[in-house]
Amino acid sequence: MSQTNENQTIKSNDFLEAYDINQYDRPSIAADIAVFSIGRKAAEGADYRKLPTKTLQLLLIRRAEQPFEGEWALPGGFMQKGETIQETARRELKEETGTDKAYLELCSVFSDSGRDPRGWIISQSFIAVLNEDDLANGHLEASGDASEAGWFDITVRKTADNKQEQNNVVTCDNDYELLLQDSGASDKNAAVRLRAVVREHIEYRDYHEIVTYDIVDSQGIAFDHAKIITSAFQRLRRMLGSDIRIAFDFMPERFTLTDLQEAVELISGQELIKPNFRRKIAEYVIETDEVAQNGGHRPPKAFVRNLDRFYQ
Amino acid sequence: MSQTNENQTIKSNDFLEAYDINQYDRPSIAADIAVFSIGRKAAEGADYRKLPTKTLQLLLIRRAEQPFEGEWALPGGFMQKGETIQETARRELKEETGTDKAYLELCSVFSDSGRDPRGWIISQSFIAVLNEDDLANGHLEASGDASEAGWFDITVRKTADNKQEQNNVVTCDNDYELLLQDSGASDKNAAVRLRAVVREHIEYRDYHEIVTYDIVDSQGIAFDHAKIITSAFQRLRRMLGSDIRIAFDFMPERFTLTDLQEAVELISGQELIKPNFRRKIAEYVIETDEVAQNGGHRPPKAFVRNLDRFYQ
DNA sequence: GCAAAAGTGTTTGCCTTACACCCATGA
DNA sequence: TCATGGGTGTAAGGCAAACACTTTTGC
Repeated sequence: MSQTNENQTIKSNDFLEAYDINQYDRPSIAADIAVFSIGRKAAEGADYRKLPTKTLQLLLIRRAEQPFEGEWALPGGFMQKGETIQETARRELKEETGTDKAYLELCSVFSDSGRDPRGWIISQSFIAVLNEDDLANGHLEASGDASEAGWFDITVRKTADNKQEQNNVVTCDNDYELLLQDSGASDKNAAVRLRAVVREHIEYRDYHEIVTYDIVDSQGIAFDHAKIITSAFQRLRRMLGSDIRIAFDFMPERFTLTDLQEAVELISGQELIKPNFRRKIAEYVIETDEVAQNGGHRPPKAFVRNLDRFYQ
Repeated sequence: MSQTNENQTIKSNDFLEAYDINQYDRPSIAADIAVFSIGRKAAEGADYRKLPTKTLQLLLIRRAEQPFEGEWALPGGFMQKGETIQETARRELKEETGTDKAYLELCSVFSDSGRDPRGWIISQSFIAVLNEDDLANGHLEASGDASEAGWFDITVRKTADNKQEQNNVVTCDNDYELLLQDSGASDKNAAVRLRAVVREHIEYRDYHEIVTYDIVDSQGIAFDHAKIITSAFQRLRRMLGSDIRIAFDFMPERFTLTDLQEAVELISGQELIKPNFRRKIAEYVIETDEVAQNGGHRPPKAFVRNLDRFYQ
């Protein structure tokens, strides 16, 4: 486990002894949720004309207990008997964000032995998406074994790209740098800044593809969560590529087309041309009479979803 | 649990008493694998010119033990300590098909309480794809609690389609009929024929989508596997829609473009126009000099994968 | 007036679609 | 010869990319 901090492991030995869940050869199941949303930041220059800058945000919880005390982790918790894993995820999401109105979908499973020093614990990872209404109606709550909750600006960048062919076996190693920057910090310098490098290993052997992820480096992020976060982000990006409708989950009931476009741009990581974007999403939206007032420029119209077209 | 057979439950009471895994509030984890491949069937008329008809096949195992003794189930088994769930799936796949060279990917998770009468058992479902070479090198093996293994022709058809809107909540109920027909049976009338109806429930509430599956009817299919099979098939179809490369996992090292096209048609359920299909996949294949001899018509060229283009 | 953002129109070119046609083979 | 599948070309239409342009606002 490359992400295990040595000091941490020694410090928490007492704790671990009391935590032997391995005697019955059955794992505990946790749901860990990558909660995404979009945050607005007033620009520094504060030109009255300019719109706030936006960022893609991820919710993290500061751990109040061993192991990884003081480090940041995905919100989540253990599955209880009588509920489905989806219900676990929804319960934890509600506990930690105050809302049960988010988009929520299973993402992946992490079951490496040794991924959790407490014992045999399997993580079912989920992707959740909150919009502004969800955020406003709920409120962040640090409950259970968490001491603090906060939104972090998230960026994922491919830093290396290695492709090899040998005996008809193609191997690709892609490194992704994950950066998480405390979003609410008023003082830029004091802001918490987490960094990890996750390696995606693709092997194409006997004409079938096998993909695995490994943590190369992880700073201040608990467990193997750097891996979980990176794979969740990759998946969100891929989802957006094959179906633009996931972008609407970031939007409240009424939204402007510029907001929607910025959401797509933040997730996909590439700028779009406005008229083209508007033609693409035209079928999914209905114009309203309402206009927003947001600065020294022409006020944008508010749009709502065209529910008829969301399902064929 | 609509799919639980009453007689079964009563018959297996003794068995269940010895199987109380619930005393420690930790679930058992199983990997259940939907193994797909393509089968050839000599046409009945046996015109020397005609190519064999092909079908999409799913591997099922006849259960030798309670519960659901005699019914058909997905190949799979329990996760053991020290392995990842992916390793469990690969191990079970190898045990039951004789090959470890298949495409294998996590599909979903089924964790309804009551889904397994033996107790709290969570199923991680996988999709596997075998090609002809994989099939030829391995061989079906009924091991462990299975008495018999067999390929079933699979068809999934939408039989109902219900969309409602009320107070800004859109609800869609889609019924899918799952048909599984014994593929190896020489006598058409004696062939095992399994049928199930699975309802997909989509709810769009508070501007976020929630999808659930329920079994309406299930004949001869063990546990909630009708649900798992249907969702795996749907996912395979969706995967193909967003990335044609999954079709290549059904192909051996050398294949004809007609074989590839038929694979795509079988999964997607719609016919394609040959020249258009060939242009679409042109970048992924390399022509060889080799030609196949397969009947009273122009012999087709063999193609191999263009590994350079499989990864960008 | 001016800068910022809202919003629309047009051209270009590519990619998909549909169809038509020729080729090669074995009995 | 002929039915069957193998294989190619081409015209039409639609969609997406790129760009240019007008509109509306607050200070």
